[in-house]
Amino acid sequence: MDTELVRIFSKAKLRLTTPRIAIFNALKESSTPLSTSQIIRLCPGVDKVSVYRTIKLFGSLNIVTIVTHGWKQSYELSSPFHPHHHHIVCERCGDVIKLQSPSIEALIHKFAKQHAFTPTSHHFEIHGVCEKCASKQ
Amino acid sequence: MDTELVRIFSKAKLRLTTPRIAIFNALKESSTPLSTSQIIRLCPGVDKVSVYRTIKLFGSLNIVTIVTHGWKQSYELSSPFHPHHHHIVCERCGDVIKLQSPSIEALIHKFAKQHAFTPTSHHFEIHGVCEKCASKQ
DNA sequence: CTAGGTGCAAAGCATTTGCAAGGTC
DNA sequence: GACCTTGCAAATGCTTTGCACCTAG
Repeated sequence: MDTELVRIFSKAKLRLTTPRIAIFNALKESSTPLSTSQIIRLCPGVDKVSVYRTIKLFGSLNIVTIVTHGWKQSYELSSPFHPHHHHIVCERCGDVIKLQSPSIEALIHKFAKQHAFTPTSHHFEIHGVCEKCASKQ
Repeated sequence: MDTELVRIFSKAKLRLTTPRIAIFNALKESSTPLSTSQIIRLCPGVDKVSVYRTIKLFGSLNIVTIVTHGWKQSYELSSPFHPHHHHIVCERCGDVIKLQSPSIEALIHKFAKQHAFTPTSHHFEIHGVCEKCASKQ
């Protein structure tokens, strides 16, 4: 059991139930972000409705973040559980390359300062064609 | 009538019809990105179904791009029609600050080169609390 | 024990599909 | 005039809500 997760839940005075743990594990064990329908498929013991409710809850507790995959959205564990990173997504094969770069984070602080803005989160994603797909054609 | 739009449509051998023009104008006249339901409301003469079909078409023609607003998605005209930029979004009041910065574009090229990736588009967005809302509280 | 959480059913939206009628080039 | 597009209807799918029962703390 993830101690960080236990901490967040006890601090928020919320209950760490079987469905919530199952959804957390599904996200943890996945190497790519998951959509709601994928989570529903991966947690057969959990009701659809609980998946929606849990994802929303996880979002407000900053346990998951939203990832935009072209026209669809999906979810993945956020920084305490999964090192902070961004995505490079191939439009042809759907492959996701993870990207870690302090320069993006530095830019965000610069922009925030310019606009007297207090940042809480950010999204950054590059779409295009990967090396393999480009050479195939 | 936007000549660039005419060019794209005649080049693609597609028809520039009244509904398509109406949806284009709704996007053009809006200062913020629009969701599908907002577009439907703003184009009363156009059928719901045509809005969905047109947005999808505009997407594949690179006339619109997707913007992720927290948990919702919306659409706005892309670079030829609307200068390329990114968004800083306030979580409290929903205000959107537009951001233009060559440094982001430079970073993308650097990352793409590192991963032998051919970029076609990208998303970048900062969420947080704006100056006004921060001082209110 | 006792709130908070869950599952089920059903309502409420959003999106897609099929097809005849209409409008653009 | 040909053929792409549209609008309508209806099917399909996704998400939310209400409520009685259950379970973690």
